[in-house]
Amino acid sequence: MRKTIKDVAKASNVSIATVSLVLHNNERISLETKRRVRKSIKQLNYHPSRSAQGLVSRKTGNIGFIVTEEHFLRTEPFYTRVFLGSEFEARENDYYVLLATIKSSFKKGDPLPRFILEKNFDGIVIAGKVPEAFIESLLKYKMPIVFIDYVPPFGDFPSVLIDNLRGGILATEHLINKGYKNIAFIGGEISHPSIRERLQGYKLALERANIYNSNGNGLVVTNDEYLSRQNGYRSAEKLFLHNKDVTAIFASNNATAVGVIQYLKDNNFNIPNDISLIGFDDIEADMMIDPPLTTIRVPKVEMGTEAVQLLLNIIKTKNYTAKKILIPIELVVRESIKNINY
Amino acid sequence: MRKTIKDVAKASNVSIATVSLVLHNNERISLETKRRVRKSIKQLNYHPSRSAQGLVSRKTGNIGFIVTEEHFLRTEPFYTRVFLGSEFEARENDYYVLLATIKSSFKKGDPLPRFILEKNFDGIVIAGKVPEAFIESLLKYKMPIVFIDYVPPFGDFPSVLIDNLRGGILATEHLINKGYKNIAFIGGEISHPSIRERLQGYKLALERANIYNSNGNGLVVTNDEYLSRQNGYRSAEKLFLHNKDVTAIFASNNATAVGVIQYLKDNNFNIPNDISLIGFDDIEADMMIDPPLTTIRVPKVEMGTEAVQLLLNIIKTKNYTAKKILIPIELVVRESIKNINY
DNA sequence: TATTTTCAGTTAAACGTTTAACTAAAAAAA
DNA sequence: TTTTTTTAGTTAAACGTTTAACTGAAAATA
Repeated sequence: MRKTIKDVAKASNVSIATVSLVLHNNERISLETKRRVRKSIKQLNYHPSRSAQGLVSRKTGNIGFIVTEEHFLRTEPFYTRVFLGSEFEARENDYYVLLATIKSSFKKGDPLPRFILEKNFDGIVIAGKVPEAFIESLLKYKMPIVFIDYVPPFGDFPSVLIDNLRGGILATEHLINKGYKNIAFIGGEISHPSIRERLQGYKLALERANIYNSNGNGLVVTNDEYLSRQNGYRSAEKLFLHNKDVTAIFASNNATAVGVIQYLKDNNFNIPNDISLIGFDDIEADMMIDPPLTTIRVPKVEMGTEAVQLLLNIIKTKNYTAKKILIPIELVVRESIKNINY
Repeated sequence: MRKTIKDVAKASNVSIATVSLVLHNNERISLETKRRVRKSIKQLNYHPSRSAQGLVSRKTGNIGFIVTEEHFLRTEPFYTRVFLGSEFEARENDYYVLLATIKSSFKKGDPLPRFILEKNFDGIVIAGKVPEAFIESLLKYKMPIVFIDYVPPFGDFPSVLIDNLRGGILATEHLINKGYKNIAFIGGEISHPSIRERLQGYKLALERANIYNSNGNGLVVTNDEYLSRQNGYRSAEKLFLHNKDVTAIFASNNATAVGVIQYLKDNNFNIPNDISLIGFDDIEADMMIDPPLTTIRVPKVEMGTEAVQLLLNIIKTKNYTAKKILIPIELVVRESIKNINY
């Protein structure tokens, strides 16, 4: 039979209310009693029933984690890492995470994940781009929502974002410092705000360094048609068609970078001797990537934990202001860039 | 304010017990009343409180899904697909899925996932190989467990498995049918039972076809040292060191196959003109795979749904017999094999 | 000293369901 | 007709917590 608060109360000679108060570390209970009760809790291996707690406190102890099926199944485990961070942080705070995927084709009227319909959650984390129709259906539930790596085009929500602008600057400046001027930008899905911000950073860094070749001469190639790797390959193709003098490339994410590398290899360019390359994301070390890629690291797990912290804070304080957290990125130097100064 | 069973009862002029009985489709309630109550439920958008249900019925409505961190983060979204299937099937049956990852370094005494400690689940699905110490810690909770793609070395549990033997036979026979005799087997982690079974199938098929070169002449290369892709590369290296006359390769999973392809390309073998290749798994169509790989498809999503069905069945019937389900595999013909008959 | 305040708890109601036991009315059997 | 059975519900207890309101004793204040 399951141990209940009554068993603990009996074992420590107090009322069940006292046990409950000890559980919540209420200051009205003396240290001595707390010690005694806690000892019984340990001895009996007692854990409060979520159902009973939920019933009376009107909190479920669940937070929802939502991501599109496509993102969840991506070969680079980006959002899975984010999830891992969230799950960890939730666990630390006695919460469960209910993971639900939605289709990126979600439209108005489509069924929402169960736990939402049943209002069986205290807050939601949404990772990555999701359909607007989904967010709209969600809003009527009036629950705290925190976005990760995405800002919906309407409304104003708390969110955890990558400092993409800073990343774009960092990557580009690194190439400039290594002596490059003819730096190309190859972007994946330019429709994603993150990629746009990285491009912004790229432009800004060039401007700051008084390098004015970034516009109008085809050094910036973006493409929405293909999936990331293929995109990199095709974009590189397009780039070199008209630009024989490119010496360095900033690929706006690493899946794209892999495509670029493939193109360069197929066309007998050596990295970094002929072309230097910097990526963005720091996805799994991949045997296929040769040479090891210099890149901007995005701390994925941390994004997940930050989002949950933010969410739990909103739940606790009921302060719904749309706080935004910019996660700092970091340059990781490997071997895909050659110093050509002097 | 949240809608409760009382609101529904009032709206349909019955007692709350009646509403509850309607909810469970009890035959004691007339069709007429059922209709009326259901209408009110719809109108009020009523959903029963999980907490209240859980409290009285001693069921949580949760099932746990456990996978090692390493498997969860693998670049091939194998177990994530399995999870998707489980989540879908659970949702269909009004269950939530609590996903928890554990370290593959889990040892006795390490903390278990929260929902287990708190007994907040009705059953557990374990996907992929997990540490034995973990299973042992789990056993004292005496909850239904279903394994996917893994059988622990002790005990006897219900499980959903890939028909690896059949798959190994199918793959090898396909190569034989296309005219090959010098067929090599390149296996990933031979320590995994699945790989061993595929190897068994390979040997069996060769025997059946009266091809007796499979033993002792280095056509079977297995290796546990590296990760899958690298493994494929190194194994191919090893294979061709002593076997110049290999004409076809059966790679025991597709990540390994990718490594093999890389080796073949680096050494100017053409696929399928010089070497034919068959894989196993049918992971994500990958632009990097050229030519498109003929392979054995493993229905991953289906494995997830089957496991949940099996689990829910055990929960409902309380029949704990260790039923095992072998998921049929399927040959997917693409372009990595050339017919060399006549 | 008498009164008030603080301390360290306890009592009891409430949360929203399920379900065994009960019941009143209608139908079937005697 | 009376008695029994069936139908279609209702009543009320129970599940395991939280927490506002209460209490009795000890400490502080007047």
